[in-house]
Amino acid sequence: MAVRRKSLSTGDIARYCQVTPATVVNWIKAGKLEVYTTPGGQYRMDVDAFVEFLEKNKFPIPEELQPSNERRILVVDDDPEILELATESLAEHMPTVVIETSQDGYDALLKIGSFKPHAVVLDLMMPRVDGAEVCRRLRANQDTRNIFIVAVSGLAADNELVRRVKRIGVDAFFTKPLDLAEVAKMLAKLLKVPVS
Amino acid sequence: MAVRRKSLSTGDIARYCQVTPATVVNWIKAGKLEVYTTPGGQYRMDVDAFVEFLEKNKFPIPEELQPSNERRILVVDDDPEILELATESLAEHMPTVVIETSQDGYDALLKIGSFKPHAVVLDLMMPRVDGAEVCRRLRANQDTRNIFIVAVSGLAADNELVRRVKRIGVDAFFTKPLDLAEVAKMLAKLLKVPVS
DNA sequence: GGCCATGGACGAAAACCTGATCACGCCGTC
DNA sequence: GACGGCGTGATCAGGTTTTCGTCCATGGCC
Repeated sequence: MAVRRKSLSTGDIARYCQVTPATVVNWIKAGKLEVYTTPGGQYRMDVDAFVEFLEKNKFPIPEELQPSNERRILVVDDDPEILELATESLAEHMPTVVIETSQDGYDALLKIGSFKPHAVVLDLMMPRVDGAEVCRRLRANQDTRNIFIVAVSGLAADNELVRRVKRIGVDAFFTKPLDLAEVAKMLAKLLKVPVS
Repeated sequence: MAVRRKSLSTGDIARYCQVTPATVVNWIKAGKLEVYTTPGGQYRMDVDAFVEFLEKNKFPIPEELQPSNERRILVVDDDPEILELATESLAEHMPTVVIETSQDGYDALLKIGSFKPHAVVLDLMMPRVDGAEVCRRLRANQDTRNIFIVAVSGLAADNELVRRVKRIGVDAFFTKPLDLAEVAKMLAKLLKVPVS
């Protein structure tokens, strides 16, 4: 999974620029890179500053550092095991995507606000929170209405809750047990992200 | 600075510096960080000392630690009339703060995530959402733990819900009908904002 | 009082910094 | 055209810093 990192070490920079770490250190000492140092004396560079540097030098900018290309997915399920499995599987199928998880509805709402995912994989059966209501909310709110919703439920397809959710209009619906490869395929299609 | 917390643990520092907690312990043992210890042997660092340390090492200073004048308040109540009255009154008493409103818990959680208020005025009686649970969440979550919570309820002070909320530890508690001048005064005090 | 997420200690492994040395291309001079 | 100076980047060794994984203690919450 593409990790959301805000600072880079010389090794990271070296890999991105296809040079050796020592060369990066040279650049730093020559004042060509704007870095700070840890108390231990290691260099760290801000990702934004690095991207700026790349642009100035006409370097190709790696996919995962381009903020505009970044795709974020939030996975919500109260079962930590499913959460882990799903995260791993999605990360494997879509290596460039940033994935976050929530174990309950309250946390999910907070994270949707701050993480601003492009897609949410939402287990409708959350303790104390109405999954359908969350869907309705997301669709009603200006800032969240474009988030793709992939609903997940262990209930039969003709259940009342499920029908409510479908009426609200989610982008995809899956029943448990999940076929994670299928979920990943659907997400990739929705987000227009290459599958691997 | 609107930080509730006056001291940081190694984990907090680690997160801010994008480093593992063990590394922070290294710095401490090397005398690079000015810390004190709890009787149990855990390290604590003063926020001000930490900010000073960051500045000295040219570290990027996280937004919530940066001294800034902008203060944001989110007011949550399901009664639109109260919402309007409160907003007007608060705006009048504290002209410099930015005020947002939510009419229900779902929206409130979303807004807390995106608006990142410094303080929340929270009506505990929200339809379909457990006000106490929201408080607990905010306190439990790293990113929201420092938000000041001003709880509001129409219930008597010895009500079960109210007691639960107080046990969680909100920063202030008011009963309806609200004395808005008092609420504003409390918020101003918490946020260290001048009252007018 | 008990539970559980968080924090600390410790050893091993990985990553990193320093400084010195070498290879290569560029440029001006002989 | 040959030569040496210069700048940039690669390579290597040795010591330091950071990370990782594990296990146990602490502290906040019920």
